[in-house]
Amino acid sequence: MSKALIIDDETQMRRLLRMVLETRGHEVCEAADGQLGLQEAAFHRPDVVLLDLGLPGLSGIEVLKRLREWSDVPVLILSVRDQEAVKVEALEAGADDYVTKPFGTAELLARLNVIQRRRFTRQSPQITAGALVLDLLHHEATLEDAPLKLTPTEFALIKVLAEHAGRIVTQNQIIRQVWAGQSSDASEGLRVHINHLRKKLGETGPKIVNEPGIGYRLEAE
Amino acid sequence: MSKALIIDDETQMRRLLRMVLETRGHEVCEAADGQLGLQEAAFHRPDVVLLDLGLPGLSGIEVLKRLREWSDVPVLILSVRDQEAVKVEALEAGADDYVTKPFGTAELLARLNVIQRRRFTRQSPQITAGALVLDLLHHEATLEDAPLKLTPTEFALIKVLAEHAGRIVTQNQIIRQVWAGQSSDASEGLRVHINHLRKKLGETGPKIVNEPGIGYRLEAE
DNA sequence: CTCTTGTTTCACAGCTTCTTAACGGCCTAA
DNA sequence: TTAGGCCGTTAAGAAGCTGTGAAACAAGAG
Repeated sequence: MSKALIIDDETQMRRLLRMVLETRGHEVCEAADGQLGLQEAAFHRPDVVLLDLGLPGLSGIEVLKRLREWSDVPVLILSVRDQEAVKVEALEAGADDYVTKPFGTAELLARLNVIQRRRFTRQSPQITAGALVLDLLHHEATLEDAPLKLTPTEFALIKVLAEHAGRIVTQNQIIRQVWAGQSSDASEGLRVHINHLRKKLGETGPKIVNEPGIGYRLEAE
Repeated sequence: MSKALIIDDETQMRRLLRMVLETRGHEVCEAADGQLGLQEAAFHRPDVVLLDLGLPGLSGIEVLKRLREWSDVPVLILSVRDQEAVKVEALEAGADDYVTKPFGTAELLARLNVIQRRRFTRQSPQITAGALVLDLLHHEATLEDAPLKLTPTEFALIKVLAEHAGRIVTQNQIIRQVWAGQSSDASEGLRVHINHLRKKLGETGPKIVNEPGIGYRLEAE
C-alpha cells in the first residue's frame, strides 16, 4: 500500500484530501505546516506528497526545495488561485504537477495517477522470472530481493533464458547470444555455467530444466 | 520557446509527434534518417531530441553516440517492444529515457517534462554517501566533516559512483561521464584513479567495491 | 624556466573468471 | 545386457581483469 503525505494548514482541506486518498487505498499522514511536513516526509517516506503552497511559516516553495535536496518523491502542488509565477517556481523547484483550489476529486485523482505512474515506469529495464529479477542496465540480479552475485557470463546466460522464460531455448541460440562473435566451441562450457547458475539459484529461484538433445528451459512459477 | 528535433523514418510517426509537440508549444524540426538528424541537431541546436531506434542507415544507437560526442541535449528514445537489450544499450550510451511504441501522448509528455526539467533542477547541491559529503556547487568534499582534497577527475569519478550509491556502475558508464567527449582510452587510467580514491577515502569513508568484468559499486553503510 | 600538481602510461603480481578435460550417471536403442 | 549419446559435476590450467607502485607526460603558476 502506498503512503501519502498531506501538508496543508487548513483542517478542512486535510480532511477532504484524507477522505479522497483513503478511498483510493492510500495510507495517509498529515502535517499542518512546512516544518512538520519535512519531518513527516523524512520519517514516513511517503510515496506521494500533496503540498499546499500557502503555508504559514516555511513557504510551500521552501518546503519543496528542502524536500528535493534528499528525496525524489512525486509532489503534487495545491495552489490557491492562478498564481502563474509561483506555480512556475514550484515546477522549477521540482514539483511534478499542480491543481488549483478549488478542484474536483476526479481531477485530483487523475493527476495523482499520472505523477505516480511516471515515477513507477521510470525504472530501468528489468526481466522478472519468479523470485529472480534481472536489472539489465545495472547488471544486477536479485533473488527474493537479495542481491545475487553473477559473473558476466552467468548474467548473459540467465538473461537469455529469462527472456524466453517457460519456453525452450536451443543450445545454439544460447551460445550465439552469450558467446556472440567468438569462435571457440562453447558447447562444452555451457554445461559448466548452467551448473554454476543452478547452484546460485538454489531452491528458491526458478529452475533451469534440460530438454535432452535440444536445450534448456527456465521454469518460473 | 524550446526546440524539439524528431528523428524517425516513419512519416506518420513524425506527424503524430509534431502535433503533440506543437500543442505543447515546441518549435519542431524533423529528420527522416540518422545522418540528417545529426545535421539538424548541429544546425538547430534543439532543446530535446526524440530518437527512433529503428532507423534505416545509421542505427539509432549510432546516432546517439555521435550526438553525445558534442552535445548534452536530453534524448528520449522511441523503441518498439521487446528490445530490452537495445534499450539498455541506448541508456548506457547516454539516452535520458525511453518510451515503447505504441505510447500514449500523456506518457510521452510526462517523460519529456521529466527529462527536460532534470537537466536543470534534478541535481541536488549535495550528495552524501555515509561519512562522505560531496558539495557539487562548490566542488568540495568532506569526510566526517573534515575537508577532503580531491583532484577534478577524482571528484567527477566519486560523484558518478555516489549518485548511484549502492548500485553497480558499469565501466562504460563511468568512463562516459568522467571522460565525456574525450577519445583517449581511459579504461587504463580508471584503475589508477579508483586506487587514489580508495586511499583518500581510507577506512572511514564508503568503500568502492569492484564487480569483476562489470564495473564498480560504492558501498555506504 | 622551474616547480608543482594532476593525468596517463607501463609493468607486474595477485585474483577472479572462463575454458577445457575427465569421469560417472541416466536414458535409449539394439 | 551393452554401447552410445547426453548430461551433471568436479578440478585444474589458461585467460583475463584488477590493484598497485613508479615513471613519463602535460599544464599551469610563480
